[in-house]
Amino acid sequence: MGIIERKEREKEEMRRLILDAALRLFREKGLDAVSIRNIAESIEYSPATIYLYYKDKSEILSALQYEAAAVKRDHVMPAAAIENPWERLVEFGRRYVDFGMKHPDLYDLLFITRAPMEFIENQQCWTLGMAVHSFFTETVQACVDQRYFKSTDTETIAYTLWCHAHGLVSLFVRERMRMYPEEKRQELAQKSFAMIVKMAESI
Amino acid sequence: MGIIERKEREKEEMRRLILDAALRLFREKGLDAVSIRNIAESIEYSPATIYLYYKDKSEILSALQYEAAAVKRDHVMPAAAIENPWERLVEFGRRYVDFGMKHPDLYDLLFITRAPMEFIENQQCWTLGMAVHSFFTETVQACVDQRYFKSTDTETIAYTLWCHAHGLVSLFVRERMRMYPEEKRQELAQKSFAMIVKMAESI
Amino acid sequence: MGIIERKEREKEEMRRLILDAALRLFREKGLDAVSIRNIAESIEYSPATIYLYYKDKSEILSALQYEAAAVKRDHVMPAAAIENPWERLVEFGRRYVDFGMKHPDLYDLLFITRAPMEFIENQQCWTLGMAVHSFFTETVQACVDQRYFKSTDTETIAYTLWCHAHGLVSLFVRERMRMYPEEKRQELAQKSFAMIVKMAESI
Amino acid sequence: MGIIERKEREKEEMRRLILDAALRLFREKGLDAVSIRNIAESIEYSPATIYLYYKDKSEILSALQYEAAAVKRDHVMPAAAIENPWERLVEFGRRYVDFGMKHPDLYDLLFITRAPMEFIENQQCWTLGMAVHSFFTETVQACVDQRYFKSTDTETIAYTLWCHAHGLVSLFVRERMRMYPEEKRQELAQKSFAMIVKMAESI
DNA sequence: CATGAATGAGAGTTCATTCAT
DNA sequence: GATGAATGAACTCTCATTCAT
Repeated sequence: MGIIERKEREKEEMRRLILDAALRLFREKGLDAVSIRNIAESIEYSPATIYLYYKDKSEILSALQYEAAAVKRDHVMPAAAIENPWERLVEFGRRYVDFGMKHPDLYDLLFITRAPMEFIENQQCWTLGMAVHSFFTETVQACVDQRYFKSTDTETIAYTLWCHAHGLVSLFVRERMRMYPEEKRQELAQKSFAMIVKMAESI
Repeated sequence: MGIIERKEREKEEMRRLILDAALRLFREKGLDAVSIRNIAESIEYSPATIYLYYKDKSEILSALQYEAAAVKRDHVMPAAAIENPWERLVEFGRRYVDFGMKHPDLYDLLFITRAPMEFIENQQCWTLGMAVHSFFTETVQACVDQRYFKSTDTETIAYTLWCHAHGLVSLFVRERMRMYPEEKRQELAQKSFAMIVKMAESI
Repeated sequence: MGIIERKEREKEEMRRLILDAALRLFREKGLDAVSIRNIAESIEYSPATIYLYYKDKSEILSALQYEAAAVKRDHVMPAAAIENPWERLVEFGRRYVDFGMKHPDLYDLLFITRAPMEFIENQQCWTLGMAVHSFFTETVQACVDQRYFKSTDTETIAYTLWCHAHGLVSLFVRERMRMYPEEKRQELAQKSFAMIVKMAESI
Repeated sequence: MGIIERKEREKEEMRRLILDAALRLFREKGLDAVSIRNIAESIEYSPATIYLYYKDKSEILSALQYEAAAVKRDHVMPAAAIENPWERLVEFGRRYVDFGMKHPDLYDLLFITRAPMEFIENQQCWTLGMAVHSFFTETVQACVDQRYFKSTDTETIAYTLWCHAHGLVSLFVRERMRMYPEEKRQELAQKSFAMIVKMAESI
């Protein structure tokens, strides 16, 4: 069984290798550059080898999405350590936006890329994403419970805040801020974040 | 002379036919499916024929974007008729969101699709889009002038509102609302719109 | 019949128009650029119109070749005015080379371009070319008759001189003189012409 | 190890197969007929397969040219064994012409075909060609040194002889000898070669 | 007389994928 | 376990040519 385990481990390592290559390609040259050939070439294996570890291209993309979801979770979840729900919420938001700014490619993959049907099938990824999302809504709920908002419509509050954050990041990621000079974009995003926080206090 | 006009009209109709086919393909199968061949096949012409009406593929994409921008303008600009700036702003927002909900494909093309270089070149489209955007910011400015907000940071206010609206629509368009049951999504969007309006009053 | 004549003349003018356009394209951008479409575009007629005046593309190329042959004849034949056969021969050679240098494109068409079978059919062109060629061989014959050469093998003498001249021009036309600096090529050609003349005196 | 060698050999064979097909197409139907698709069809492989052995079309053309240059060198260089420079020069010329007559397609590729940019880039081919050319000019120089000519203008002498040989071959290759009956052409070429040799003695 | 409209054929190239070894 | 070899299908684009009007 030692042998089986070793094999298992080696298999896992190879999957990692492939995934890292895919991720690198995706980051550096965009989704279109993530081709089996390119991956194979960049890890110096033959294209056929890839198929020993992943059924097809879409399975790789799924894995990539899972990867992105994990990175996002790690980036965002430290907020959970904060006890005060309002501060926790604000920190969560800040971290969410920060993740999007720092990893526009991963954010894209998670929240913008038109998923080629795998998203639904990709149970793992979905579960992971939902966990974070639940944490978010529960934090809002906690704020509601502790009367940080006048409104008690937790769902709508959470959704509204998400809309803003997502809009903020995705205008950035998909380069729809060209009417603002490059150097002002970051600043504007920060100001807007501050503003939505302010606004939230009066929901 | 009648003949020339007829020819002209027929040419225009053919361009429409091509554009509609392209749009349909984009809507149904995404940008990658918008190939000259697919378009040709779907309108039952030969690929070469397409080139009689559009110089190359990017010209089609440009036309598509311009189309989208025009439809959006027509959808949104009736708000301009309203005199009171605050009401005008709200109506504008409502129409913006409504446009996105009714024409997710066009919205996608304008604000989400990673533009393959055409967007910048496509001066017309950019100009058109900027005109609408200016109307939006000027309306915000009018609200600021008339003390509808405590804040006087017009730019940030406008941007924040846009973020929310864009987030709202694009989560919808790119199907990131699967955690909410289908039939609730529209309602949630409406509630959120109402909420941001409320929140805006206390900026 | 005045009408018929006019029609005839107009037809001829149109053929000229087409031919000139073809020639211009050929000169400026090479044989590959001589496409029916390009010709049509450059004279602002439709491609279909071309076919009213020329059966197909190869007929145009034939006409072009005839054209080239005529220009060549006009360039070269003034030598005929010289009475002394040896001087006439030298002048003919000089003019032949000069034609090639001044009209590399036409020379190419006449003596290098792989004729797509039309050359043989193109009786006119052939006849014209033969007339000039005959003038050349007759001049050599005259030199032989008047003992300008020791050898009496007129055919070989003529052919040998032609080989040199053709080699000279065609190395130039097809850019096989890259081992010589650009500015020296013309000079080298002239020196070589002088040398062959010298050499010819001792045939 | 044997396996690697075998693979290597098979790969080389395939490259040969492709090259031969390309050459055949070039010979039989001209440069324009040398398309990836034609090559593929003629060796009964799919077009995509070609790309496993050659990066792109221009690489094939380069290989073709290099091939031609190598064959030419092998055909011509045995002359180097002759010690007496004049005899060496004559033998070189004879072999040059002989190469052109026996391999009109290769000669065409090297000295007539309008090189589509590859020639310059194709350093190897250029180097190889230059080596042979240098051998030629050095032989002429040796003749000059040993007073085989009255003239001491090595460059012009070499160039003049080349012009004749090139003219001789290329009139033949591009079929501009139609005014001479087929069966006389070879003979005429030989006579002309003999004549230029004679003439050279009196340069 | 002229042409607008159309097309089949063909160009170079890339991709995901399969399969025998 | 790994891969070399191969391919069918797809891509954008250009061309000579035809034909009804």
